[in-house]
Amino acid sequence: MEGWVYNTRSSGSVQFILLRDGTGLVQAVASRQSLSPESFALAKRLTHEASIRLRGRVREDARSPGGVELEVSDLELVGPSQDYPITLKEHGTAFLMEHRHLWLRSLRQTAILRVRATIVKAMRDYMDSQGFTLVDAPILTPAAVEGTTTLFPVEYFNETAYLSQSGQLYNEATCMALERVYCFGPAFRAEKSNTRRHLTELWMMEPEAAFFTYENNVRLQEGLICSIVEQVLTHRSRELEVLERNSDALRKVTAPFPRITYDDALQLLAEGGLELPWGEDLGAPQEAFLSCRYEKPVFLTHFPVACKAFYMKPDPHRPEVTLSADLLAPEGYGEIIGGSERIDSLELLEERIRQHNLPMEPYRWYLDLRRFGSVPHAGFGIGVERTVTWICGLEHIRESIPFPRMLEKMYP
RNA sequence: UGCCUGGUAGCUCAAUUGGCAGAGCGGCUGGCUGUUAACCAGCAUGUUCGAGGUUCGAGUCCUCGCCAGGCAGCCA
Repeated sequence: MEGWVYNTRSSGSVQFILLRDGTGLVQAVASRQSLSPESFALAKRLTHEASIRLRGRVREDARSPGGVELEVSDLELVGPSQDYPITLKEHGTAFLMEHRHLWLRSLRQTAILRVRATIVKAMRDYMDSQGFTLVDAPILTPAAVEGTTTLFPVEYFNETAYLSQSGQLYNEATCMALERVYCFGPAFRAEKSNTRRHLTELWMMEPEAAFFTYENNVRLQEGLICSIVEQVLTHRSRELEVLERNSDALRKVTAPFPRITYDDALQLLAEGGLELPWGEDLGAPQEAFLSCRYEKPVFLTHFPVACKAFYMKPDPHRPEVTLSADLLAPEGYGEIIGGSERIDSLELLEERIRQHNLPMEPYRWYLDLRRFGSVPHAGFGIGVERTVTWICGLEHIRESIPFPRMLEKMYP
């Protein structure tokens, strides 16, 4: 076996080595009897996170954590490790973040990384199973789509390019080619948000489908979430245990999810003492209130036009609200998905761009999509990190991604 | 960006509220023939975030700054 020393314990002429490798932990036992004097001396000198190669016999032993152990017959030091900074005791967040590159080796962090990988695979598998084609959207984009303050500018030869905030507009183009598409990739937001739910670099999966209505869109979200939760429960129960995640709460996540309209939400909030005037967007306390109210994820639908992006289609029966559906994760985790049916009329889209004081020129290609065989279409974006945070039961989004990028924090 | 809390050994924290800066962990040395974040004995470790001020005396009080954490705002 090859791996790293997670911890050592000794008892005279028996040395216990907790060995960590890419699959987990196992106890190795090095005894004076069965090793050369040099190897035994080495076993006694081993430090936290030294890398070693060892040979031995696997046997059952009830005294070993996990019930199995490796009786070492040969031991070799691959790389030494002096004064490893992270101990098995408590550390503060700032210290751990400063040592994120090493913190990732811990049991808890590796469990999160595995759950994250399973979530990403579940997302892609589900979309593929529903006839969607993965189509990548560009990261470098030409224009400030919705004002420059939330975009990261980058030098692009003699002009300025911006890191993409979302692949959605491009998805609207590709879904007119392949009908059902999704993009999967990073998105960048230069917002000065300093909260436990915001990153400046995040990953999103964004489906977009031609001929999809509001209702199709909601159903797709529901199916996706159920599939993700099911895959994690099936394949990552051990990791959820390491994370001390209450998996009963996850087992309750079954379709259909409750839906509440914006109007109903205001009513519920008022009853809870969190009144909000019609037309105002929900704040963090309001979102948390609604998120805690249900055991399942809950859809918030039909938000006022003023709260939402310019491209969202108004409800034909009530033009002051949109055909939007956002999904709030339960247990206070809040929004993980934002989506809607999109405007398919050229005239209305032009009007909205003007109303939002956006320049028309950068949207020329986007408007073309309404000139050449425009169809009803809908889509959404799901934040990978927010989903991981919820499913793993994390307190802060920073643990949901290997190297989080947050307001003014870029090291390591 | 605002509000709240904090900054003391490598780490996590204490220091009788203004009177000798200390403990656990980690490290090092030694002991222990089955350890379970092992245990036992010993050793080393400080610009108390920075600048200024009050005071006989400041880790402790005051002012400013820096940094961190939490909350909120901002947020397709």
